[in-house]
Amino acid sequence: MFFRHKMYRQLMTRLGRPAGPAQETTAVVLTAALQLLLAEGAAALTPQRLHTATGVSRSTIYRHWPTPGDVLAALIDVAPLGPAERTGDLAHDLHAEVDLLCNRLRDRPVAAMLQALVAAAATDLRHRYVGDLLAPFHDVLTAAGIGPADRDDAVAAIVSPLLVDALLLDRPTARTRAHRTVDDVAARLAHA
Amino acid sequence: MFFRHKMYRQLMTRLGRPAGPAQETTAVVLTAALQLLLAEGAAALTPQRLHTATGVSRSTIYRHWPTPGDVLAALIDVAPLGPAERTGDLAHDLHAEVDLLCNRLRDRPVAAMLQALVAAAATDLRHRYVGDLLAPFHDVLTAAGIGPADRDDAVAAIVSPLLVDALLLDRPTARTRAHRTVDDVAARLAHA
DNA sequence: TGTTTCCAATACAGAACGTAGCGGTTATGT
DNA sequence: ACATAACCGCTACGTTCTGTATTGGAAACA
Repeated sequence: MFFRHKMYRQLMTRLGRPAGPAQETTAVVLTAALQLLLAEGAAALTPQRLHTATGVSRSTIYRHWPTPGDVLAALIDVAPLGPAERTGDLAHDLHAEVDLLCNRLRDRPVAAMLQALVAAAATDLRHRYVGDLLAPFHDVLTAAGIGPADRDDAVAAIVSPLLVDALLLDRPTARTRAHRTVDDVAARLAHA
Repeated sequence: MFFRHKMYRQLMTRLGRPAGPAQETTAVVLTAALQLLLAEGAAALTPQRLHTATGVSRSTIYRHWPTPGDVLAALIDVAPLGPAERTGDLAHDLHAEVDLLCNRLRDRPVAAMLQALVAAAATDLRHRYVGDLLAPFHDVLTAAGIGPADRDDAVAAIVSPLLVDALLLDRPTARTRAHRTVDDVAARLAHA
């Protein structure tokens, strides 16, 4: 709330510490944006709300993120989606990725981001984000030598129920079901 | 645009036809609401937009649908989701339901409604709608004597990829994949 | 020292919000 | 035929948010 007020800057100056550059402002605003997103959804990511929540001037908000979509894009950039560790075993790696995805969906930041991207009608941004979310699964299957068509089917079969749970039904992710699906998929791919 | 203007009402009066009661107003507004929803998403369902789109007075809009969520709810009520015909054969009925759902998602009214429900954070309304969407599949499986746990799994496996395609990836529904999934599910349930 | 970068503060016109009240018309019922 | 209720259009009002522009101050850099 007070990070960027005149009082704060004067205080910082007197203490000899430099008032932060652009970096600090973006950090303050984006953390508040994430909290707003989690608490109230994408509709809360407006210049006014960000201003009252952070104390950062409204003009500054407009300068850096002219549209709410820009805020979403910035949020995506600062919260990367790293893959899980790889062992080389197809089934094991898929199970690991499923666990990782389930955790992300359960803790709600990723789920909230998905809901926001659906709401914001930011089509290409949404496609990129979903692509990043599915990429680890594609990578694992590609490394196992699975062809593109089978790969898409397998990824969809494994991930789709999890996404539907998080996005439409707001219920805890169906972990065990996902793992069962992984076993089915792995078995089918092994037989082929 | 002119349905409800004074001119129109005077015209209707002179022609001897009664200016319509509540029924006509709701019809005019809700059809415009559907068009707005399809064209610009849930964010367009505001009192102002509905007013300028229909000519119906802004106060009337507020009277009937105080919040945009009420407009969505009304839209759901006037566009029921009937099931497909039943033959009694499990696989056949599932295929029929998949075709029906694919058509609905391809023609975008249902997909747009889902996106709107995600955007509007109208949780219970969304759950009801998704439930109605999945109900035919549950019915078919119940009629075939499938237990609740297997039923949920089967429905999720069949429907989730379709919903993800329509909701997140904005791509034509994966019909053939869905039918393949139905065959897999039917085979698995038959063996058990 | 001068320049550039970053930000706060203010002002402004425009749009949408939500509420309220008035008046006129149609439908209903005694 | 007459009173009542139900609907709806219209206007007005204060508030909030929007998007843009401008000014001035403080820090960083050369």
